[in-house]
Amino acid sequence: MPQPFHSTIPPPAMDFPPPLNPNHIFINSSFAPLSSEFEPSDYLLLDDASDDVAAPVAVTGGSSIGATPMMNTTTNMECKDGVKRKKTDLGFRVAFKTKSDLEIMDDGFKWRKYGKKSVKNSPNPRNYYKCASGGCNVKKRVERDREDSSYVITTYEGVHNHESPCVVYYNQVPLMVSSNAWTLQASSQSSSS
DNA sequence: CGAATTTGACCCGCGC
DNA sequence: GCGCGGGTCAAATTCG
Repeated sequence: MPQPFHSTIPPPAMDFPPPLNPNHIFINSSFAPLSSEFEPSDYLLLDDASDDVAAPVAVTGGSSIGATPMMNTTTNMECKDGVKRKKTDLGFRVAFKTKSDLEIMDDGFKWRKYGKKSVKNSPNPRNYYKCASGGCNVKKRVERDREDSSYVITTYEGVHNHESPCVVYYNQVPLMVSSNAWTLQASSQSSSS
């Protein structure tokens, strides 16, 4: 799968994950909710779409997005061979619901797929990705909305400890996102390789 | 040939 | 205690 680098992820040590795709959005503002950007009716809760995620996701006619990061507590968990893991010690978890034909969002980071699972309440499989950058434990889950498969639910978990590989490019391209024109679009590949 | 993806198995938490 | 569902691992396979 190609890894087109073209996005406008803000540079500095991402202290907030939503590396969105992006063409082009980045919800930053110190994690401030987008309530001032969207109509209340544009929100919905992913309370059941992705387990404990309760991040409000803004969905506006077509391809807009938004989200509110959630702090999560840590839960120790021990896996096979006694390897200790943390259930949610990655920091933040943010869910985005995006209207797109494509499931793979080009968010400027390089992801490695490590799992795929069909979920009980959804006819669509859920894909699991890890940030391919060494030492970075950010994960993301991608699945189609079970009620409207034209929407893709992307859940980021954790905080990148490195900059987006597209920062350089970012510096060369004028930001085309106005305060009220957030648009998210999938990478322009029409079909997977 | 190396890297990335696929996919079945395994493990754990939770509800009954 | 058991079964179900979700998340991760890792060997096999595919791709560049």
